[in-house]
Amino acid sequence: MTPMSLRFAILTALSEKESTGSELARRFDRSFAYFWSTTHQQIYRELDQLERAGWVLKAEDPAQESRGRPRTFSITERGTQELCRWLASEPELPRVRDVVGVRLRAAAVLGDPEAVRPLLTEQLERHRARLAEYERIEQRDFATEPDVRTALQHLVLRSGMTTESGGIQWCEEALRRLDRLAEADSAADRPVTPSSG
Amino acid sequence: MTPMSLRFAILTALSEKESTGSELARRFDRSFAYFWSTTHQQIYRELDQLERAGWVLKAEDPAQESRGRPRTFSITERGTQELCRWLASEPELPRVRDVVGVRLRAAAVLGDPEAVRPLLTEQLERHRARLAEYERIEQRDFATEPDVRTALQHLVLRSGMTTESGGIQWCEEALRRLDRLAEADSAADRPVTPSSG
DNA sequence: CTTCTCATGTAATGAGTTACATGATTTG
DNA sequence: CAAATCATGTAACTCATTACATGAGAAG
Repeated sequence: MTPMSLRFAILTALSEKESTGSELARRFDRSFAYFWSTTHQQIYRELDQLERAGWVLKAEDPAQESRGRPRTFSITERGTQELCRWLASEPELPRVRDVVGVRLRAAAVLGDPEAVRPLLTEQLERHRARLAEYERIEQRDFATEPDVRTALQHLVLRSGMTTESGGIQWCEEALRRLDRLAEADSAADRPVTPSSG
Repeated sequence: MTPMSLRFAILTALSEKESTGSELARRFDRSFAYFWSTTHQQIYRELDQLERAGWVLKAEDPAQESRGRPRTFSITERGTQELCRWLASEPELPRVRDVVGVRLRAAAVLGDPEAVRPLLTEQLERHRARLAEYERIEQRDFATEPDVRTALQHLVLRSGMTTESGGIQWCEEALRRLDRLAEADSAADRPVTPSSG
C-alpha cells in the first residue's frame, strides 16, 4: 500500500525547482533514485493529472504549444497545501516485497541451497557498489550542513546507507551459512571423520 | 520490477503443502508475511492462471464443485520445473520504494523538520515490534536446525531481522538529528549565548 | 428459518511497465 | 535534406488494492 507517493515525490521535486517532464525524469534518476524509482511515462501521466487537479501549473509560454516541445511545470499554492496535508497525514504502511526472500524460501523447499549462491553473490556486490556510491555522495554533498534542508536530505541518504549496510551484513552471513551447509553436506558423503576413523 | 514473484511464492507454498485458496491466504499472513504480502483476491486470480497454465492442479473432489466450496490445489511436475527454472534465472532488480524517504525530502523542501517526528517515532516503534516478533519466532522455530530446509528458512527470517535492526538504528539517528536541529533552532531565537553574553 | 461466518469470487479502479509513435532540434 | 537525438506522448498490458457479492455450512 504505497499509493500516491509518486504524486507527492513529484510535488516535492517541483517545490525544489520548476521543471519540464524530462528534467523531472532526469532528476528522479539522479537524486531521487536512492529512495524512489519511476519512468518518464509515469511522470507525464501524473503531471497531466496534477495539472487537471490544479496542483501544478504549466508555464504559459506560447513557444510550448506543440507536441515535441518541453513544457515547464511549477507547483501551485494549492499543490503546496496538499503536500503539507499529506506530510501531516497518517503514514501508509508499506507492503513487504522481498524477492530474495521468495527465492530463498523456494530454494529451501526444493532442498537446493546452492541455487541461491549466485544470487547472494550478485546481491552482495550490488549492495557494496551502492554503499560506495552513497559514501561518495555523502563526502561530496554533505561534508558540512549549513541548513535544515541539507540536514534532512542527508538523513534520506543515511537511510539508504543503513539499508545497504544491512544488506551487506546479511549477504555475508547467508554466504557463510551456505558454506557451512556445503561442508556438512560433503562431510555426510564420507561419514568417517578424521577423528573417529 | 518485481513481476511474477507472487506466482512463484504461491508455487513455493504449494510445494510445501497442498492447500485451498483461503489456506494459502492464511499461510501468507503468517509465515510468508515477513517477506511477501498479498491478498486473497490476488491469490485466487493467480491460482486460476496457474491452473490454466498447468502449473498447479485442482483436486478432483466432486464435493468441490460449486461456489462456496473450498478447492484444494497442488503443484504439478510442470510447476516444480518452472519453479526450478525461475530459481536459476537472473534475479530481477527490485525497484526502490521508500515512502519515508519521500516524506523526509518533502519535509526538507518545506523546511519543516518537526513534521516528520511523529512518523519517525511511529516507524521506530513498528521496527522494534517487528524485530521483537521475529526474535520470538527465531527462538521458537529455529533453536536447532536439523535440516537444510530449516536453515534456509531461518536465513529468510534473519534477513527480516537485519532489515528491522537497520530501521531501528536509522530512526534513532534521525530522531537525534531532529533534536539537534530543534536545539540549534531555539538557540537561533536567542542569539546571545551564555559564553559570549 | 435466521444469523453468522467462512471460502470463493466479481467489478472497478489505480499503479506500474513495456513497446512504440510523433514532433522538434541538432548535426553532418 | 538525412540521420540522430531529444522531449513528449499513446496503447496495451500486468500487477495490486478496495469494495462488494454470493454460495455453503454452522449455531442459535
